[in-house]
Amino acid sequence: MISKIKSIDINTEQKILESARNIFHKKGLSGSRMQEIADNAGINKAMLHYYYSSKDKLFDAVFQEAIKRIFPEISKLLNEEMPLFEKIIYFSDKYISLLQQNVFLPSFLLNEMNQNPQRFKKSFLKNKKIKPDIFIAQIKKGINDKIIIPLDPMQLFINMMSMCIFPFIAKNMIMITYRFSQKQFDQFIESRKKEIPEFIINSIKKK
Amino acid sequence: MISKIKSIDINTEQKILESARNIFHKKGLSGSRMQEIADNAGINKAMLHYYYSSKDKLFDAVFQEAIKRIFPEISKLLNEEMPLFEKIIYFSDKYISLLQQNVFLPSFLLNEMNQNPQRFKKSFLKNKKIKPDIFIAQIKKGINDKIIIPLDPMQLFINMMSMCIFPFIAKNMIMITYRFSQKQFDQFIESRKKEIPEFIINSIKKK
DNA sequence: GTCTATAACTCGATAGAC
DNA sequence: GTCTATCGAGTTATAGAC
Repeated sequence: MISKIKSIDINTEQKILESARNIFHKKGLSGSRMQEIADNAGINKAMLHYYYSSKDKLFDAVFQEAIKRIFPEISKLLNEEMPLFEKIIYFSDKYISLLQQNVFLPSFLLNEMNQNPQRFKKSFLKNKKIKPDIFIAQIKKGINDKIIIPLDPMQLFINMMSMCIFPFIAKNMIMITYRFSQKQFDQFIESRKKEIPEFIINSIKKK
Repeated sequence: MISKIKSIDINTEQKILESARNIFHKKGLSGSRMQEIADNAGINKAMLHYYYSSKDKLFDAVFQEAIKRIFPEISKLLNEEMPLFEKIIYFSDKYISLLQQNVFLPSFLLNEMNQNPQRFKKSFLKNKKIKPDIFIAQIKKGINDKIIIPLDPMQLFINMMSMCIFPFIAKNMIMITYRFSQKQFDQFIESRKKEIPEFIINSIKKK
């Protein structure tokens, strides 16, 4: 029997996914409309159901893709082979750059994780998402070698993550409170690439 | 003409607001249903429209109340009369305690501010919501008096806010990633009341 | 003030032609 | 694969009795 390759139009599927990404990232699952996703993709609403049988399936594709876009990158950055201080500088710079290219991702992911923890839990159990083990071990070694002061490695890790991510989640509050233009906000984020590691190293470095 | 006092049942209105608060804080505007709010309040759906003409009006009441619950408190804490280091310790403790009593508030407020900046902007223009001026001035004085190292006061302020708020927004991610029970998570939050100010003061204190 | 019933509308999903 | 047309469930909002 000669196998017949199913010729699904890759462009249409890509267009749908890109459109769904745009809408879902901004408005979340419950705030998004299939009609809007279809319009935005330049296709018909029925087509969405042809490629992804339901709204939830389409959302799941976007959600999983978002997880894959962020978590492996965090692991990669944390497991890079370099000295502790250098890594803190490197991580802040690279991680903020990643978020600059995906400004809606933090609130999208964190929000949907809170709405439906199961969705994240499911994919988390399959492959451990964040592996900060090497980074944590590196901090412990720093303490033992008396390069940095004694502290809880997890607290340090959460502090670093907090300072990198928070401004993206609080974007509108910051912009309104400080009367920032978009350009000023961008500069503010940009400057944090250096401010955050400085702030951290000042705190933990043994003198 | 004898004035007739309108006897609106204060209990019903309070019950509605409390129920709406519970649902809206957890699920947001688009994720919440008037039916669920009515059920949760133990009343009829039509009653919601009797007290608050529309879903959006009801949401607005909850949103404005949330703003009033958080922002004046932040201002109050920041404007307390005390030395800089003491204030950083005091703020972290009191602000985290406030969030512990309103665990859904951070994601609720930040998320809805991103969904509809106008709603926040409107109420912000009426009365300036956060007044970190005194705190900022205090930081500048600390730099001049060479008590702390030179730094951008706003960056410091955002760092402090980030570290206090972020764990509440990322609650489920943290719990799943670290396999925390509810109790372990609560202890983690509790310990940050001391960890955060220590971390900050270590960083900025001049030696 | 409170309720039941229902109108009016939105939205996800499907049937069926091409 | 793509479209139009439409169904049917779910949701906000209202009319009207008590």
